[in-house]
Amino acid sequence: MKRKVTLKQIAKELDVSISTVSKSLRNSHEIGEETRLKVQAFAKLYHYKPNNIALSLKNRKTKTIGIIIPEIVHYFFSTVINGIEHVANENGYSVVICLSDDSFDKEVLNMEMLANGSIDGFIMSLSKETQYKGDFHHITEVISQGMPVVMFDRVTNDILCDKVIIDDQTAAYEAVQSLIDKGKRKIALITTVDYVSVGKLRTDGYTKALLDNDIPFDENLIIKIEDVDTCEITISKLLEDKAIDAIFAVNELFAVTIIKMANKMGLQVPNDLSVIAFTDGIISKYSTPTITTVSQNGKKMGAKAAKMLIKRLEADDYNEGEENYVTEVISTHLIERESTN
Amino acid sequence: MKRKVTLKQIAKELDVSISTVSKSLRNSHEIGEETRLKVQAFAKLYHYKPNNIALSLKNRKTKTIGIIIPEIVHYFFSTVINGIEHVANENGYSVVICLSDDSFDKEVLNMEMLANGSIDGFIMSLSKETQYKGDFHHITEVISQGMPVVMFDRVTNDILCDKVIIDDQTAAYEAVQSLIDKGKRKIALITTVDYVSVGKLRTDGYTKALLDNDIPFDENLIIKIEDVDTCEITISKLLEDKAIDAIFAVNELFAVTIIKMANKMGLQVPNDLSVIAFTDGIISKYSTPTITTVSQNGKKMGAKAAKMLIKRLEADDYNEGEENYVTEVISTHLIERESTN
DNA sequence: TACTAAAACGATAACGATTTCGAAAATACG
DNA sequence: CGTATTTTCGAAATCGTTATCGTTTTAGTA
Repeated sequence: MKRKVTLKQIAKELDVSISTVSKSLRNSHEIGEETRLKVQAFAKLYHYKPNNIALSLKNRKTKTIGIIIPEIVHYFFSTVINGIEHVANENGYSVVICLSDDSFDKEVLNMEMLANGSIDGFIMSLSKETQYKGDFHHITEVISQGMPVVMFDRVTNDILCDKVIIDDQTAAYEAVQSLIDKGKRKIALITTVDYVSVGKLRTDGYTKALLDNDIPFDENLIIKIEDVDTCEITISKLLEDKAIDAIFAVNELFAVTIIKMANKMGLQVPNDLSVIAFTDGIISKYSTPTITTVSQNGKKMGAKAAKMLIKRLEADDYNEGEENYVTEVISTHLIERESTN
Repeated sequence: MKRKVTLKQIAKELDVSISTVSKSLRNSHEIGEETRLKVQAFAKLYHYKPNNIALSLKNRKTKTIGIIIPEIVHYFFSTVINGIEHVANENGYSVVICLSDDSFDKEVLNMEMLANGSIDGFIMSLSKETQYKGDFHHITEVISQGMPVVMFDRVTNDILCDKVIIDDQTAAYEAVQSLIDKGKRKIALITTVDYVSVGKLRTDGYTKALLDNDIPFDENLIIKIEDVDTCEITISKLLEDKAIDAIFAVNELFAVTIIKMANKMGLQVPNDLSVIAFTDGIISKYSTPTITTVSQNGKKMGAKAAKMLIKRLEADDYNEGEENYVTEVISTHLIERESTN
């Protein structure tokens, strides 16, 4: 068990000073060729690699990005992480991940933990509870200390920082419009509770599409679901209205449940009922029938967020305080599959 | 933009020494009550939090765990991370994640990057390419430097370290046995290429179950698939053999594809064909019909791995070198759903 | 020869914290 | 009042690096 070799040990072994070793390894012209090569050979032999922690302390930057997300067992979030990780690595950064479990307290705790020097900047998506409470002091505090934050997907207007979102409202609008174009007139909406920002925006898009097409807005056609696991009854109750010819769901778990319930009630998708969903997952592609979706491209979102953060991190070195925050909108597109016709 | 406050600044402001501040904040009895309270009040006012990097350097431990996995957009791996993260957090550790993208080079690069002081220990699952090449020098090197490694799921016998696995062979055996118990006689196997360790073990379990039940082993019933996206033809070719009454798939993507192909060919699951699968995912639960699976419980696996690693990390302080590596086997269980009868 | 200019290397401070040890002040005690 | 004993605090080392600035040695020049 040989511990990692340090500059000091190399210096001692070769009977030179620590500075000489350091400079040799960085190929400084200050050091004569002979000693330089000798040191480099020795270092290579013993697999010397500079200690990252010491470098971080010295440079006051860690070259790591902190990610805080509500949960990771979630296709969308893992694709986002994937996108972040790749861009980060390309630029010499690593990522550390913390999960808030959709809990405000854990989100705060994790941020405080990482903010104490462990990372250079944050990429985050708000927990449900944080959105519900509307308490963002932990984020403003971090920002005021000069640590850049990029928010994605679940964002808030109450915080000034870089953001990456999809245009939920427009995307929802277009999805509903596509249903209308196919001749559907009675379109239901299955969505989440209002305080989840994306849920609200998608609802707005749905409403707007109806209005623009002079389709009467019927409140009874909007179902707000709190918990996925207990939504079956609610949905089947909705499906008793046989006049409904299409359903727009804000995520794919809702969609797949709708299809399952419809099947049980003798309705056939897409002939009796068209289903279209926002997707943050993989299920739509493999379900029977496959589901028409508005795709979110989490990887692109993560990549964009990482680029924005890194850009700001590198810029920070030169000009501080010049804050012109931008909000990037990632485009979505409709993937037509078997659940609509 | 107020930068983070340090001990030095507090010391200067209060006109005491750095040591006094440090001791006061750690509630040392060496410091008089008056100054102690004064310092504490000041520190609280300015939200002082010790710098993690400095602590890591001083203590020669970072309180973070490095995770290296092939990919993250994968239900199984994200559940494992979930399990790791929770146990880690409970014990005051954070996690940093690197993805190998199933590439040997990236795996090596990431390990070297993290091994230079950034983390205290590794939890990892081998990339396909690494398993294929059988080159583990990067791992032995890390271990020989005294950094503990826990491997999970995709492991190798060539490395001595703690491991967490499921008993793939037994689990596969039991799954196939359950099919036989239901009267199935001609059971096909859809698996991966051999160098993926789990694929091989599951194949062995399948074979053993057949032998133990005096069912003739037919090589033509075993299909090895390299790439999920191009497996449809291979599978439908297999299904032309109408005598096949059950299929055992080593993952759920294969299973859902089988069902889809079967449907297309007029076969009904489970009446004409039973399907059972190992699951590392969420699809089985939402597919129609829902799929009977051998569940892997990634969260439990991750939690176990994290516990093992942390135990070794904390033990390392006292007794070095006492290496009695263990391999934990996580139990699996069969979840009966609609795809078998 | 004497002085200057490179060339080669080393000592030291710094990053932000903890901790050991020693010093000063305050108190106790004979 | 002088000595012993606490109490209270500060200096300095340390973790592993890098960077600034000297210092020494060598070579070059007048």
